[in-house]
Amino acid sequence: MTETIDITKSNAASQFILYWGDMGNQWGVNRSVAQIHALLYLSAKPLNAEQIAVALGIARSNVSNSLKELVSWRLIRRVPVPGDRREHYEAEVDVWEMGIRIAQGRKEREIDPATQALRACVAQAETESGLDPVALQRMQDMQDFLATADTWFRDMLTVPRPKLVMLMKMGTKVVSLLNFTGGKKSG
Amino acid sequence: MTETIDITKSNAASQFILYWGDMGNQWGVNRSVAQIHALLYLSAKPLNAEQIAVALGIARSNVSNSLKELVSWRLIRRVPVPGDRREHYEAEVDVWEMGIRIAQGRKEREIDPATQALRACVAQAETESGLDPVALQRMQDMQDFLATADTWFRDMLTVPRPKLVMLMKMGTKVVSLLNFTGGKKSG
DNA sequence: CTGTTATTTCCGTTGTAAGAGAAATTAGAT
DNA sequence: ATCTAATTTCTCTTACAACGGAAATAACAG
Repeated sequence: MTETIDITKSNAASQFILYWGDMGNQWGVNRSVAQIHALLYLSAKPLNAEQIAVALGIARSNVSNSLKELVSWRLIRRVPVPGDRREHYEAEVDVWEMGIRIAQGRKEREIDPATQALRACVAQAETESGLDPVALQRMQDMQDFLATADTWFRDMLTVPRPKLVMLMKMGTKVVSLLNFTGGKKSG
Repeated sequence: MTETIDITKSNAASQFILYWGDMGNQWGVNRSVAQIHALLYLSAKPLNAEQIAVALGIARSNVSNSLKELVSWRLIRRVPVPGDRREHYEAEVDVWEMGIRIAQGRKEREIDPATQALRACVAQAETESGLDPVALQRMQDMQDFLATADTWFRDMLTVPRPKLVMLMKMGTKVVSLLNFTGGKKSG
């Protein structure tokens, strides 16, 4: 049996897992899910469900469900370990990739349904005579905004990671550069 | 008494409020808060707590607390109505401003505490000898990422709204332009 | 100062989601 | 094919957050 360093033995690591779990709570993902994610993120090698359950002291079934959710967010993936029948899991360790996947997951779960619902509302509103024109206008504004944000987000996903990183690190520089280039292109 | 058009009489409007409330649920804000926000967003004129309670059929105390939360998010504001003793509230109606405030609120509530907690963890981890170096590295990566994201976000907040809108509407164009301008930057 | 109305705080009830453990199902070995 | 081990599904309990209503406080008019 291979000797894995048990990271839950470390204070810092268990603190990290605790905090992460707590934070996950705020984020709408439940504690177990966030804790498992933290554990896998810190782990140097893939872990199986049993190991996770033991390490975190949570029920095996809970681990099963949580893993499924993490996979659906694409924050972890199954990896086959040769000579072992059990499923093993490892986390996405590239933090940028991770950030993007969380953003993507949240958008799919939170923004997209809203956009769709709103479309129906506006359609309905346009046929109605009784509705205050101000209200109609506001709904349309909202719809436009969501559409723009959606397009922007899709666009950003197509940008290769290194460029995205560069872009973010530039911060406001981007704006001033574009001012120059796009705005008053006086050589 | 001034005649307000009762928007809750409209199907589209009440649908909107319903959806919005439901969506708020997904977002971690409770239904009442989201519904009140939707109502105020559609309303052409400021409403007082009583009107809101009646329109949505929720308890007066609930309205009070929800309004407080919405104010803390800066999604609505108190407005004095001359000749009326009651507090009135109106929503921020600029969708971009609204989007920014929500993003800001979530960052403050979700990201910032995490960043802080993480700092403590890493500090602890660096003093520890027992910790797997891989784990330490991962914590540091995470910290770097959060720091970068934080700086980027602050930067974006300083950008004047119209420019921000322009920037988003450009989408990937930004990247290609910068490839040209920034990529070959010497010095 | 007192009565009245608006607002907030407190507390009890209810609804919803997390998590544990048992039971059932699936996959793999011999 | 049968036995064993891993995983998932199901159900029950528990914990927490939302909400309503009552009580308390604050703001204002006369």
